Amino acid sequence: MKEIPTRYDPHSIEESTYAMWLESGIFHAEASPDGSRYSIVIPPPNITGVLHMGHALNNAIQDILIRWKRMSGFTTLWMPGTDHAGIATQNVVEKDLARTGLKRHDMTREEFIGRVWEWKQEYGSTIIEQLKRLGCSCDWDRERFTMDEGLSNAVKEVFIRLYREGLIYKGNYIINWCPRCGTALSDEEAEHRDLDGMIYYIKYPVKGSPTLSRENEDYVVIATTRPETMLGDVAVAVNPKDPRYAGLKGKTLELPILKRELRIIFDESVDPEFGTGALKVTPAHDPLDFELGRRHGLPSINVMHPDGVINAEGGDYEGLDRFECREVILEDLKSRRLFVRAEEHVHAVGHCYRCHVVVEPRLSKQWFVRMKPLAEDAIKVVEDGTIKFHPARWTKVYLGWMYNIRDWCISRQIWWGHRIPVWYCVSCVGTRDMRDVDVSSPGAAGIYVGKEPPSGCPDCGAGEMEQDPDVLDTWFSSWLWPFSTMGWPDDNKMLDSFYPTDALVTAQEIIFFWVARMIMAGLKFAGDVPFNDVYIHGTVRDSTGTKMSKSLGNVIDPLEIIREVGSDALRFSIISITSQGQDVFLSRDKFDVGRNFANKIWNASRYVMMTTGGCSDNVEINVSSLSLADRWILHNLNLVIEEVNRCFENFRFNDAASRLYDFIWHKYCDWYLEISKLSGDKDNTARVLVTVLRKSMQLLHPIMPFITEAVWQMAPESSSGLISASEWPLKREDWEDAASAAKMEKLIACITAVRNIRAFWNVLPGTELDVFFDPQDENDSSIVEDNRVLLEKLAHCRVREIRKGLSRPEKSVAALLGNSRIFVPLGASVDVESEKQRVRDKITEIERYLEGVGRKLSNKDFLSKAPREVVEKENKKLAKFRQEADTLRENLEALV
RNA sequence: GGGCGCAUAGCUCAGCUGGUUAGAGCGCAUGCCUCACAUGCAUGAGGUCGGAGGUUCGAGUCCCCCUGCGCCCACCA
Repeated sequence: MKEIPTRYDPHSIEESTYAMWLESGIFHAEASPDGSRYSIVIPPPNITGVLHMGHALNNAIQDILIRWKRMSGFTTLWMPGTDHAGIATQNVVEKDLARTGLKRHDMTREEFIGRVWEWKQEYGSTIIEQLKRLGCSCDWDRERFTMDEGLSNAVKEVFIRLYREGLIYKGNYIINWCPRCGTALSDEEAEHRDLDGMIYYIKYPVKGSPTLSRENEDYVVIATTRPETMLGDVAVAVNPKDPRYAGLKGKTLELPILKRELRIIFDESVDPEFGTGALKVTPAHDPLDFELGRRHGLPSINVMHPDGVINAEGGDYEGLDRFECREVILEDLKSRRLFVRAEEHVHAVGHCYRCHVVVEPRLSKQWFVRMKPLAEDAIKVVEDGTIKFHPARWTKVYLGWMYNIRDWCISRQIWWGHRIPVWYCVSCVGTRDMRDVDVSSPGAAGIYVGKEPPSGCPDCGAGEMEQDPDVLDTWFSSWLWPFSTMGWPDDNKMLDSFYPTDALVTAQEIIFFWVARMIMAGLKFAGDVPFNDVYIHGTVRDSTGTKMSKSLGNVIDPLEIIREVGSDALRFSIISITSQGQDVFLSRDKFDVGRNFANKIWNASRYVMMTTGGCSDNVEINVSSLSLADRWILHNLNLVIEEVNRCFENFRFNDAASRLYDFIWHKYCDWYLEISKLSGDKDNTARVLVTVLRKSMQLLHPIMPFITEAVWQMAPESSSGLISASEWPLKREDWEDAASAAKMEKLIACITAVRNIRAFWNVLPGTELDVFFDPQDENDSSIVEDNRVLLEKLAHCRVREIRKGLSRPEKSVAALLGNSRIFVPLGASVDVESEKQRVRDKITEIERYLEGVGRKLSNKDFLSKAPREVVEKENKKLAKFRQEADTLRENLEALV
């Protein structure tokens, strides 16, 4: 027998257990195209990240699936990794540099990238190490990073293929621009938040009008939320049907301050109801205005530098920050009496999802992916059920986005990332501003697209080629993750074995960023869907419902929780409070459940090992010689095995957790363990104790891997292997024994009834009660007779007589067990008067039920339409209530 | 402006295809340091399921409307 510590110490156990797993190599999956296999890919956390509760939940779920499938005999692959998080990482490293007084542009691009790699080397695997603390059984031999050679190669391959197919293009459009990060963002990366802003009404004078006296004759009032963009105004648009502005035909306006002449354009898209019905048109700073400008042949005037500071187009305002400029312009307008009024106005404003600065719509040349053609198949596979979302409601969200998909801006004006594999010939394109090169015109010369730098210009033969300075959106590598991590396009051995993967487990906020795009890329490049099931779990929020985030300071650090209660307790707790895709409201005390449960398991296991000497569970149990309690617990074990399997299959992890909790704690520990102490057949009892414990540990292992492994290792024959590599328990026909289980339930009810009487009548704890049992039939009679000792010990009583129809003893109270009755004489120890009312109340309550059931049973429709078993149940219920009420009345009489 | 989710014991939440006296954890009450566990044991008191209507023999569970909270999407300046 091994020495088992009295106190459960999660830390040392978890640490040594994980080391043992790593050493055993069970997490590693060899590629083999044959046999049943199960694979999932981790949603790669980014290298700047630290483990938060969302990760903990996400990875706990994945680990459950993988461990369950591994034990079920599948070859399992769980491929871990990280993504390079272009903008986020660059921001972090720049901040780091700033501490030494350096800026990114103080060094060369190569030097800076070198710094980022250094940073990655040092800090980039923090989160990976934390996943190990959580117990994740990833195949660490196959860890991937989006900037690895293989993945980078896949990125280039995909870019080139899409470019050649015309699905990637470069164009001049309004994109979301983050002035702080200095880069374009995709639509998804601009988070829209409602802000309480202002809308300003401003007079634009009609050119040539001497005064500002008459509205719509001498001046027009426009409404805007961003007055600073008026510096880029080139027109004012009104609806052609708007009578207020009909008289303005043929006239022009004068832009205040800058005195620029503005055309008045008439366009159906202008809503006469909004503001004044007159819209200032700023094609370089607003997507709608950009379209208007195109339709009406207007120029675009960009008035801002990339960092949001007004440029030379802004005249006197040059050098002002955009928001500063807004205030100054408003002041100037007021002093010129051109300011009409300001109103409070709530509107959605885009924010950079990395730095939360207000995004500026900005006209610029960027690379885009044409998404419509890619979306077609991605729509089909979800509509036809090849890919299923769990819960199903996300299907609609996904499809809605797919139907209205817009082109994806993939170029970023940063340094850290996959550089766009396009080179330009300096002499052919005639500029050194490579970002500005127009590649869209057919047959444009001096453009080379390929994986490696060209030796010279393919068109003019000259040597000087310069690469496009931009890098690709990080998601342009993430969307390839399921197959790029498996060697695509060069080595397809892994793909053959493990692609498509089976399940993707992720959070709701990442459906568009990642899930949808992976489906498109998988179909386009790997020839199949990347996974079949998408399980969307809830968002982890704090107890007030706010999303947990570091900046809000409302996080509960999973690592701290692990330090306090252990990883198993963390996992069990968070799993058991997360029902199917519902958001999780977390508070510290939630983790007590897991901590207490782990403690309970530890102590029960310790006890079992101590009393059984860790007897072998390899010895077959001879079912025919088992006691009632043995049969009952084995029968229940069968039930749990079935249910846990069903729960895991349907992504109902919380149900599995609570089912196991109930079985282990309330059935095994509370009843079976206690009964085992009274057993006369030590051999059989020991076998059942150990068997049920070990099977329970196996069932629980996917949720609480560490403690279950530790318990498994307590047994002397643990040399047979790891629980992680053990065979998943199956239901056993020879353990099926519903009849015995029902008998045991009756005995339990009997014990509970006597205990209840003791507590209800305030019998002193030391008092041994006398029990008289009036059984309804042979069956009940034998249950009590055969298990007399259990009843006496567990209810602290003495069974005096078992006889059908025995007469009620003097001064006794009764309890019911179906139609059997238990009498307990209480003698003088009962305070009769004070208990009468309680009995009367109980009778009233039961009579109310009786009334309801009676009404139901006299309803003809019910009798004719309800299924027979339901009617039978109701009849039984009626009989039971009647009996109970009668017995209570008897009790009451006895009291009187 | 669309779409979605949630409102069930004091608190936090389960409740799958409508059918036993609606469950759990925490908290609370009473009694126990019983030789695995006080991170424990035993017993118990608490909800008629946000509001109105409908379908049905029967609804927390399906349909409609209303109220409150939350989230997502959307180029109304």
